[in-house]
Amino acid sequence: MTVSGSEALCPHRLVLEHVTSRWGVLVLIELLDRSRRFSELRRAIGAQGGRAVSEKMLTQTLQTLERDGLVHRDAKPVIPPRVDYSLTGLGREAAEQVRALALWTQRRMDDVERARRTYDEARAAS
Amino acid sequence: MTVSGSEALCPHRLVLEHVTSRWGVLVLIELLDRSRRFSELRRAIGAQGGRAVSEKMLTQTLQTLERDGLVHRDAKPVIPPRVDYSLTGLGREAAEQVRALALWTQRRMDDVERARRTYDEARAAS
DNA sequence: CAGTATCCGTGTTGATACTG
DNA sequence: CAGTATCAACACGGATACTG
Repeated sequence: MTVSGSEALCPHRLVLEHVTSRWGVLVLIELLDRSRRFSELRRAIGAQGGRAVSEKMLTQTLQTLERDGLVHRDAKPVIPPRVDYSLTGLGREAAEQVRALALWTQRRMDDVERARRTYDEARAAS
Repeated sequence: MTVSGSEALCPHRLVLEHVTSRWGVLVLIELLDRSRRFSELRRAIGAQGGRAVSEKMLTQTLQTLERDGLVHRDAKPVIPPRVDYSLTGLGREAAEQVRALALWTQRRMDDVERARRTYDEARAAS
C-alpha cells in the first residue's frame, strides 16, 4: 500500500493497494488460519522472517482492512482488553488469492534467483 | 513494494513486494494482453484511471521485474530507439494471479463500499 | 493488553533537465 | 523515443511516551 493511498485513484485500485500493501498481505495470510489477537498478529508476522511490524502500522493496516470490510474486529469489554481479529467472508476471498500469490513466489523462487544471476552477470561484463 | 525494498527480508517476500508493488501490479496486467513499448506502457497505465507513472518509476519497476525474470526487454538497435517489453513464462504466471486479484476487487467493490459506509456511520455517531 | 498521539529520519516518489 | 541524473517534497514507517 501505502495504507491510506492517494484518494485520486479509481476506487478499486485503492482496495487493491490495501490488500497488496506490505503489511496487509501478511495480516490477511495470518488470519487465514485462525483469528488472532493484536499482539499475536504482531508476533506471527515478525516470525514470518521479515522485520516485525510496528504497533502503529499494524493498527493502521487493521483499521484500513476493517473499514474495507475484509477484517472483523471483536473487542471484548474485559480488563485487560482483549481484541480478536478475524476475516470476513469478503476478506477470506481476498486472503486466499493473496496466499496463492505468496505460495507461488515461494515455489518459483529458484527461477527468480537464476534469472537474477543471469541478469547481474550480464551487467558485470561491463 | 517500494520497488527495491529492504534487503533484510526473506527472498520470496521481496519478490512478492515487487509483484504487488504499486506500479508492478499495473505493468504486469498491461503486459498480459500484449507486449508494449515504454511510452505505450506509460500511457496505458495512466489511462487506467489513476495518476500516471513517472518515467523514473516505470524504468525502476521494469528493471526490477526484468531482473526477477518476469519481464523480457527487447531493445531494437534502431533510431529512434524502440524497446518492447513483454512477459516471460514466469511473468505470465504472476500476472495472471495479479489480474485475478484486480478483477476480484472490481467485482467486490460494491461490498467494500457498503462496508465503508457502515464503518463510517458507526463512527460518526460519536 | 490494546491501542493513541507525537515527533522525526529516511526512502520512495515525482519534476525537471539532460543524453544517446 | 527511451531512458539517465539530479534534486526536493512528502509520506511512510518506526521509536517513544502516554492512556483506558
